[in-house]
Amino acid sequence: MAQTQTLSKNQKIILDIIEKANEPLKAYSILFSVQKKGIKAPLQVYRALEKLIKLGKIHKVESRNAFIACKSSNCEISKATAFSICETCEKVTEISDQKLSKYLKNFHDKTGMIYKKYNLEFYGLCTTCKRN
Amino acid sequence: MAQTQTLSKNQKIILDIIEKANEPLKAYSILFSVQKKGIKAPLQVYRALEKLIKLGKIHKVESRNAFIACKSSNCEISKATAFSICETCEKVTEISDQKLSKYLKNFHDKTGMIYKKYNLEFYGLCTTCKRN
DNA sequence: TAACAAACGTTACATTATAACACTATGATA
DNA sequence: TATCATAGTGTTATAATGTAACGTTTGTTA
Repeated sequence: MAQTQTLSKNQKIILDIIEKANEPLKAYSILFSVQKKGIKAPLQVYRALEKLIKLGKIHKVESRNAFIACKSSNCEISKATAFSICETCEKVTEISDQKLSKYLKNFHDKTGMIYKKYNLEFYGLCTTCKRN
Repeated sequence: MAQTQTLSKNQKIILDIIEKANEPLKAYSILFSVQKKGIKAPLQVYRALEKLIKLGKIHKVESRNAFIACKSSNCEISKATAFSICETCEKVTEISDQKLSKYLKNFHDKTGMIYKKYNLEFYGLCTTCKRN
């Protein structure tokens, strides 16, 4: 049985903030909001982020340099991520689509390269911004 | 007939360097190598990069903060990009796979969001590194 | 309890990217 | 040909993002 990984103090604090946010957070905005809890330096934030990513608790939205909580409950380790990003309001949503992820996991290029992970980001207009 | 966009002096210099490199280049390494040609400031580089991206001449590899020349000759405007990235040697290759791009262009999520662009990055082991 | 790994705290620094301002070149058009 | 709009240039300064290096502390396990 897979042991539920216990998080350290800093990791808990930072995961908590990211989970409560309904938008991706930037590292330095996280830093700012945890300074009252004794986390003073960027490295403390980045180290926790790195661990949380490895555990699949959060993902990095590469094109935005921002961090978002993982929504798919059983995402123990993060190897396959897909997001939709509204270019107007910057809303980011994790896409969980079985067909899409199956398609991408099975994708192989012509060179024979072994794929271990992927990250897909769609950019466009969300339904709210579409109307305006 | 689509007029071939004429590039400005700085844009030509920077595109030239990126095209001749067989790897993605970082903005500041570009800056360093064009300083003898009179381009002294980061902004001069970033402005040219921005324009070249808009024209589809180059792409940004988001997870690496690096820039690579577009290989698909008819890529006038860059809306759909896919790369494979070797996590060992950092070799980056643009993937041009008709089926993949067709699949992704036609992909729609449940929310009804309009997708204008996407960027897909696969991470893994290239054939060379696989052997070692 | 010794040994090890993981996490912590801190200072300093490296890297990546943009703001703001003034100026120049170019082509369209009235 | 004046003048207008647009794109590009050059410069200084600074913002934002991310790491190196060091030593200490904490927790696990043999």
